[in-house]
Amino acid sequence: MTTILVVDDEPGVRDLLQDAFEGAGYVVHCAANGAEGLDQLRRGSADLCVVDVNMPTMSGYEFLERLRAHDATTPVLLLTARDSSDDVERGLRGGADDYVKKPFSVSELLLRVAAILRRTRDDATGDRVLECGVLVMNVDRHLVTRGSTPIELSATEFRLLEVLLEHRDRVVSREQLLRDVWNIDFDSETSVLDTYVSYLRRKVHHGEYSPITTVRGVGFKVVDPVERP
Amino acid sequence: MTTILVVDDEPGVRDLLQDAFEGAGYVVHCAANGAEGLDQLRRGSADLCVVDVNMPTMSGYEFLERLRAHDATTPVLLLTARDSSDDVERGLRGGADDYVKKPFSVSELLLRVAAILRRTRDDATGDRVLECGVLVMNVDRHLVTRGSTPIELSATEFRLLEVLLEHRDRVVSREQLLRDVWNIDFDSETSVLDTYVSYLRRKVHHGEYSPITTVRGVGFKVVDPVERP
DNA sequence: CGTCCACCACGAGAATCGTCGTCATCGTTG
DNA sequence: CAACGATGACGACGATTCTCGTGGTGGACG
Repeated sequence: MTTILVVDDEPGVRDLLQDAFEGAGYVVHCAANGAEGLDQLRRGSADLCVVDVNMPTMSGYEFLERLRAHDATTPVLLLTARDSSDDVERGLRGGADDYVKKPFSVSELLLRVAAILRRTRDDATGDRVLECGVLVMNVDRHLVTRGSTPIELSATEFRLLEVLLEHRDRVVSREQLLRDVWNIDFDSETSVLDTYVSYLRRKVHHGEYSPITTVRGVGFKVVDPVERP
Repeated sequence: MTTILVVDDEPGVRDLLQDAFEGAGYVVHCAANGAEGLDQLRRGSADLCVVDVNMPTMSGYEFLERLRAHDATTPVLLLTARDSSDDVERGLRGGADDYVKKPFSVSELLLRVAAILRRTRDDATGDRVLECGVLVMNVDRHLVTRGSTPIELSATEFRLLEVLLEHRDRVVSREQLLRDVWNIDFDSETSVLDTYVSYLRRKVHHGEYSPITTVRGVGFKVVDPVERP
């Protein structure tokens, strides 16, 4: 279970963030100031810290400095003031992983949090990686795995999966897939797309995991069945 | 910097709201009555107004009327009494964007404020999203939900709903719908539009929520019904 | 009242999709 | 060289869903 530590002196913001993160399935711990936050981290680690920059007794920077003194890896997302590019620069230089400027939308924050968590699992090598739940595609290495199972794909199958995963959760029209994978720009009656979607499904789908979804009359999309909103 | 104007005669509520909004990173201006609120808006616009309905010298409705006389776009969230469906109806008809019933929780208010502000901006994910009350259409993901209930639509139903939602609260003529959804540019006697409106109503309408409205002799529109389900 | 317009049940035909069998081409191996 | 396996793509076929025209009915309106 992914744990998020929220460090902010404003109770309203803390409550707002706690509601939002718990709604998204994370375990949330709150701290009203930096010292309390560091204390909680000593008692038990977090997968991500969301930290307000502007706090009265210990600023977000100071928190970050002290954390980085003995922990180089726990990701930190800073909440900064709107017109503070100085804040941003200082924070990123100090080892923050991302920032969101106030006022923020909850959905943006959740997406950035999810992106950070995903990135910290894959960023070690710098490879281009596309994912959908347990399906992982390392584009640079031309490797596809579902969980720990490697999946062998032909070149065309690989290209098709890549386009679908680049648009993960979104519908890709038949026209776009024919254009991007087969370089077919004209109205075509070909059934090759259906054939290759069928090949991909045969190799990728397994048990309950069936992410390649048809939108009838429109196109196809990949969606993690577990995460479906 | 997002600015919120709070208009309420009670100092305690004003202070509470000011604290909460400032805690969430907004700039807050307060007015003790409608006249002062309008005066402040003349001096400098706000991104959102939070207005109490029950004020002694100028009610929230009157404030809204006067605002709407020269400003059709600034979002207004009304604070209403608990058992006042008349308040709600009158307010929404007068051009309010949302309402919260007293007593309210701060976190709910912040979420509604964030939702209104998000609606008036580009969505953080870049997804194209259209809404009408509890009906949400993510065009990129080809997802439609009413509250938390997913609604399955065929390709043609989806296109029809999309056109209607693009013109939310406004009448779309039959001619335009036939053109935009079915690519019919000529005078046609077809009844396919009526058939599809019927399909959409069957899937979208639920209990009191029936947003798809006929304008006899003209066309159709989607409007958030007054009563929330 | 009559007329017009909207609504919707129903059914037929068309469209769409998924899979399979097949063939052509290419690269590798013995 | 021939044989073999992998790959790419076409088209047939069956299952399912969608689309839309028809016709009956009810409501709105003058």
